[in-house]
Amino acid sequence: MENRTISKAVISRLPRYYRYLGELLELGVERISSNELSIRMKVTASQIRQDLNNFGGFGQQGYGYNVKYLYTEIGKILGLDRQHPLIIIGAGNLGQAIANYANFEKRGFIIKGMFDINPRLIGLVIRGIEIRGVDDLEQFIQENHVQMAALTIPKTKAPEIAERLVNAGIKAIWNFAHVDLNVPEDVVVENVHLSESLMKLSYRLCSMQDEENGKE
Amino acid sequence: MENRTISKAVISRLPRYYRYLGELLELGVERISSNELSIRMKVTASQIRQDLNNFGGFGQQGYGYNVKYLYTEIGKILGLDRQHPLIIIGAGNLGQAIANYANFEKRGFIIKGMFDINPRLIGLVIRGIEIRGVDDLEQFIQENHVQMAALTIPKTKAPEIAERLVNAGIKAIWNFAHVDLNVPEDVVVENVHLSESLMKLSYRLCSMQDEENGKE
DNA sequence: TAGATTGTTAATCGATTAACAATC
DNA sequence: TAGATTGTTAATCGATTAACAATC
Repeated sequence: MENRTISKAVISRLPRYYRYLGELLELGVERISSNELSIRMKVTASQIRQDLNNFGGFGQQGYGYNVKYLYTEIGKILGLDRQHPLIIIGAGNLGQAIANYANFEKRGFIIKGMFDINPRLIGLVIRGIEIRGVDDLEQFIQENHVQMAALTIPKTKAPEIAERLVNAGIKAIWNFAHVDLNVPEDVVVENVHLSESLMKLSYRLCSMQDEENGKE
Repeated sequence: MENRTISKAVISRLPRYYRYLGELLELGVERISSNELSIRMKVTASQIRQDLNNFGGFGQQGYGYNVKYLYTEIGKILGLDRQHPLIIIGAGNLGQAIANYANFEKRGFIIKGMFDINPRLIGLVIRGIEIRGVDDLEQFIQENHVQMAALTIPKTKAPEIAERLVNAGIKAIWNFAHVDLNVPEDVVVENVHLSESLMKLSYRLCSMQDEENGKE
């Protein structure tokens, strides 16, 4: 029971490894060395080997890594071999975008339900999923053993809904609201703050241009 | 012209400072110390002072930081005092979600046009913005002096469209496609890989639960 | 066996935190 | 002036890269 925690930096690189290995698999590539992969991914081979060895020795000296095996193993590490019943709170464009993205289902993220407060949306059906009112939230979560929720509602409502989700047993929140949620320590939150992402882009654009103009 | 580059870690924290300062401003708070802010934001006061001093001395000993002044200055650093004409390629749910998010306009990101290949979408009007066919892309970019583009199209089409954008003069791409784009070094790309974000959430949920069950 | 490439240790680099003199 | 708090230097911590022995 050695509680070796993996650093956040490593974890955030795993999905990208997974994506590249998936592409190699589709191309029919059987094996790959850390060096080849490092060239494709524009990272160092050292980092790849170091990252993977946090989880075990997936490679073989003189051979490299078996693409299919490594792909599967990283999938397991990421929990993609399990099923994750998911609900979406907020059935606006963003919520619908998520509901319509079929690849999530392929990875085990099964959208069980959608919720909204807007009466005009309630009752609509998106990809076979009926939009419900938020009154039914707690009951639905318990009946369907849902642990994951995507929060695609305005920031004003988000903290209140998040608390209800947590009380109803949700253990993972995918938060798109522009606010930091306070949750108990056994609940995980992954933020997607789009406006912050856009501001970063803006910063980089501006500093690139300032540089070209010889400023600073 | 001392080419002091600011680290990515610092830049990625700036929008969050900006958000908190905006909230304080709305609450009518006039000044704040790095210590108070550090408690609210759950970071160290040292980090706040260190981060801000990359850009200049915005505070005053014995007083702290003037909220309004600091908010404005960080806004300038992020380029939010300028106007950024923006186009959206891909008028599906995700593209529409971005188009409908009014706050972007407040921050200087002006949506000039939307584009799609789907003939059923072309001609539709979203928040006063007409959806155009991608044939008009190059001409539109040049006529409207657009430098920024959000790419909300499937990964298969993304590299090709990205190349067209770059050739037409786009300097910043907000990429939602699940693919890494290759662009010249004077073009900046900010990725929003939603599936990778969801996988990170899944990893953290699983490792939290494994921990509780006494595994590893 | 010889060559290739991993797993892993050691060295380097960068980022965060602590401490405190400067100063409002 | 005394107290508060910054700006900034120094110390620590962690992450990345380099190097190489182990081994397929």
